[in-house]
Amino acid sequence: MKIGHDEIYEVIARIPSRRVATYGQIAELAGIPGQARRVGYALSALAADTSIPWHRVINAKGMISPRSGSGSGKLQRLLLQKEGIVFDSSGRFDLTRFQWRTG
DNA sequence: TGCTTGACATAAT
DNA sequence: CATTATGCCAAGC
Repeated sequence: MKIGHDEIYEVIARIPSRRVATYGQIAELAGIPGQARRVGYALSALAADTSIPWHRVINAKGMISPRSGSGSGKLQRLLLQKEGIVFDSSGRFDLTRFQWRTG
């Protein structure tokens, strides 16, 4: 079974509301542990009108990924706040409270 | 079909 | 905390 973008989208689509997941976590759930780069690259290929909750995907530091440009980062933060995620003064939030737990 | 590119993670410096 | 180096591999050209 080869993993491509589609499998990554499937996993991200399963992220419950008011929860977030790291790239590494998604990669693991998608069957490609350690390949966090695949996740990020898959998201980069997403369209602006996609149905994938890409805003629930963050890096291992519990922060919004510093993608190219800065306007999109603001959007992601707004979308997360609308779901109940509360950001720290450092632009982070408690992964222990908001990270998606599959257990 | 061979090379370059990446919304990352981890460790070392 | 910022920078550098390495792992890993599909997508795009």
